[in-house]
Amino acid sequence: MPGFQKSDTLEILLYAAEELFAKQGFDGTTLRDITGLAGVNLAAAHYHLGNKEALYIKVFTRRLQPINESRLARLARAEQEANISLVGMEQLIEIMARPLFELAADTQHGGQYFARILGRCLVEPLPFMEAIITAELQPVMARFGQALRRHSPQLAPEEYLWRFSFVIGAMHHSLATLHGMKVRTHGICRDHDAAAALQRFIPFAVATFTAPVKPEPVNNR
Amino acid sequence: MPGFQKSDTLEILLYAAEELFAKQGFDGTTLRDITGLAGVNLAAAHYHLGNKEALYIKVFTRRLQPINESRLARLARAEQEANISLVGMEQLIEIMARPLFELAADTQHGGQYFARILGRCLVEPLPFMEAIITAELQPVMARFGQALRRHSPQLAPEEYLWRFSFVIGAMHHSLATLHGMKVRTHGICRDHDAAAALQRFIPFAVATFTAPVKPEPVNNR
DNA sequence: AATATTTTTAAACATCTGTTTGTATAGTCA
DNA sequence: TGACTATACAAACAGATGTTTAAAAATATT
Repeated sequence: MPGFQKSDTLEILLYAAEELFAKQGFDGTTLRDITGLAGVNLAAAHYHLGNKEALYIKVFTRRLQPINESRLARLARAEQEANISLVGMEQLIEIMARPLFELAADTQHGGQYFARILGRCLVEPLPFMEAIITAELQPVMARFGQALRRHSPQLAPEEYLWRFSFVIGAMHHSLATLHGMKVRTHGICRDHDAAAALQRFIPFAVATFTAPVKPEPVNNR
Repeated sequence: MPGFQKSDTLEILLYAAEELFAKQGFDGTTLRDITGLAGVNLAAAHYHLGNKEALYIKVFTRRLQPINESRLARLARAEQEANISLVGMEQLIEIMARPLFELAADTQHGGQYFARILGRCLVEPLPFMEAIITAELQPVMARFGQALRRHSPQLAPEEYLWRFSFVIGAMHHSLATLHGMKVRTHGICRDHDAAAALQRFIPFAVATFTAPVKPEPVNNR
């Protein structure tokens, strides 16, 4: 956790909540867990945030909003630079994925935990988070979905959406389990290695969208 | 829920628990939720299962064990039939994936809920489930990982493992969110359509493993 | 039919949960 | 300095939670 100068209870609280929500989930984490880890009084959570759900939402949007702003800004700039031609597929995927992979690899400032929270949010539907997801995440994903679509006009809509679903699933699953990569691969792949993960993910995503519709028989050796 | 003949409290309990654990998670579901939905007495859960964790484990293994037995049996038979040559890549992926996709599409007997529980288990690490995952799931996945590896000797170990991770992530993420596919795609992709999902997933997985290591520049239209 | 065993039930238990309250403390500005 | 505001704190509250207990009911066995 980074060093705080004054008595910034709110910040300490958000970092502690982020870590525990990532590790234990919303329902598996109590406010006493959080305030205990943060070393602040139990009532501080309610004083600064109002209630537990508001704390979770704050933890979530605090990370996601800057990421999405950065993504949309970079996308807009890339489209401007590309003028009338299309922004390259690698670049689109890189713009979409890099901020998340870098955050997931950040073990110094707690960013790693947000990637896990995001992964949870997409699989476990917390009722009070639906509106947040719809408002904060879906428009950005739809934006990239449209941009990528222009590179794959040969794919039928259903085919394209399945592939998009696979790519997004692979990304979020990898992000959410990045911290266990080393153990899972017996030391071959490193934990929290954004550069390596991204270097593998971008060609993977490109290959997914550019694969032929009816693949020719696979080379069996 | 299927019809039960006698007073089979245990079965009713397992179906109710499966549905609620899938929708709300382990910590988000109370025993009173479960016994209430099942229409049985609260103490019945403890009488038949012992405690809440044992109930969750039972819900989990009840579905996973038959699936894994079927997978391993089909794999062994395919390898026998292939004799000294390799079992085809499509076939390997099909054997690994089909039982899960078919369960995820089963809206009649609650199978759809297990796919969501499995997706949760891979993202949110319930402490008491680690041993179960290690014992029940990892050996089977390692088995398929090895079999697929023989088709991709050109890939460096790290490269192969990243691709395997993407494929598994795409599969489990899609399985866990299959029930929302129709809404997410504005009606273009159907919910609970195992055949369609599998038909897209198998070529996707094959393309992932067969993509060149250094992809040539993408066709920008 | 009588006994033994299994299953169901209502009630209670101890603990934990999010939240609220009232008050003390620290900081700010006139 | 003195009044005012923002923050921190300990304590308590009401309700929920997993679990246990003991007795009733149902089922099986002799």
